[in-house]
Amino acid sequence: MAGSKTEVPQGTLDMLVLRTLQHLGPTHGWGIARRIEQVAEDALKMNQGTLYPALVRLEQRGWIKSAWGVSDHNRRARFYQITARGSKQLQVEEERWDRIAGIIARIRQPFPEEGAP
Amino acid sequence: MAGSKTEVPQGTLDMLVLRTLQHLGPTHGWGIARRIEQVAEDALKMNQGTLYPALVRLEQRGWIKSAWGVSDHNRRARFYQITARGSKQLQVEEERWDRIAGIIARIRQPFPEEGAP
DNA sequence: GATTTTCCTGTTGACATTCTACAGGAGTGG
DNA sequence: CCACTCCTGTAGAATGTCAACAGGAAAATC
Repeated sequence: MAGSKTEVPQGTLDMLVLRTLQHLGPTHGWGIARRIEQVAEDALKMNQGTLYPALVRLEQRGWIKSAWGVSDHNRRARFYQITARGSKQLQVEEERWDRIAGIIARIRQPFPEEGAP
Repeated sequence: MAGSKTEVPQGTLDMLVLRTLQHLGPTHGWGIARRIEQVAEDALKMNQGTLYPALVRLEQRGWIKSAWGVSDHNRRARFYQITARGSKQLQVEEERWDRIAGIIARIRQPFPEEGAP
């Protein structure tokens, strides 16, 4: 029972993918997943059923674009690349993340100086 | 159209509420919202339509308990209090948060030493 | 050359959570 | 009385994640 809340908070995956593409350049879905899991070591598993729809979403919004190609292992693969709009979006989402993270950090502390009169 | 992604990533609100109650002790919904907004300054708005259902959820799971009382302004209010199970849950969620935040921070850096041969 | 493994792309249906917008009651102050 | 603040909710829609399933083509193994 109990079990399994979401691993990745909603809205976070986009940021992860965009940032990964920003670093790696054109990469296929499988490669993105491998990359993220590698950086996360064992702390995160990527679901294909989450990643691929996310890639479709991102492309529909114009944040990434794709082209068929051939992978290092000589297999048909769809390579994704971040667009200019995607870079902007990445920036927006990272700022949002920092904002939320900042709030959470502050909430965690008992009492930030409130009035400071 | 477009508009309005979620302000608070899914699963984060619980953590915020639990942590706030942990600090403040028995507090009513309105007070929780005020407190969080205050700490967040202008960076986050709490929706009542999100908060109240969340409080119901948290109580159903035994993480908080409630009792009717009277507020500072002499109004009927439901005071929520974190339970022992709630404290445990808070710890779980904060660890999860730290884990995710760590991964994101690492992803953001271009290349952590990978193979180091 | 047949079988297994690895690589790579998807789809479907269930589920949880948040958002917007609405509705109302009970004190307080003018 | 009338408006305003305080305080508690509900309904419906939208979004995104998860688990599980399905398949094809190159490479490695036997």
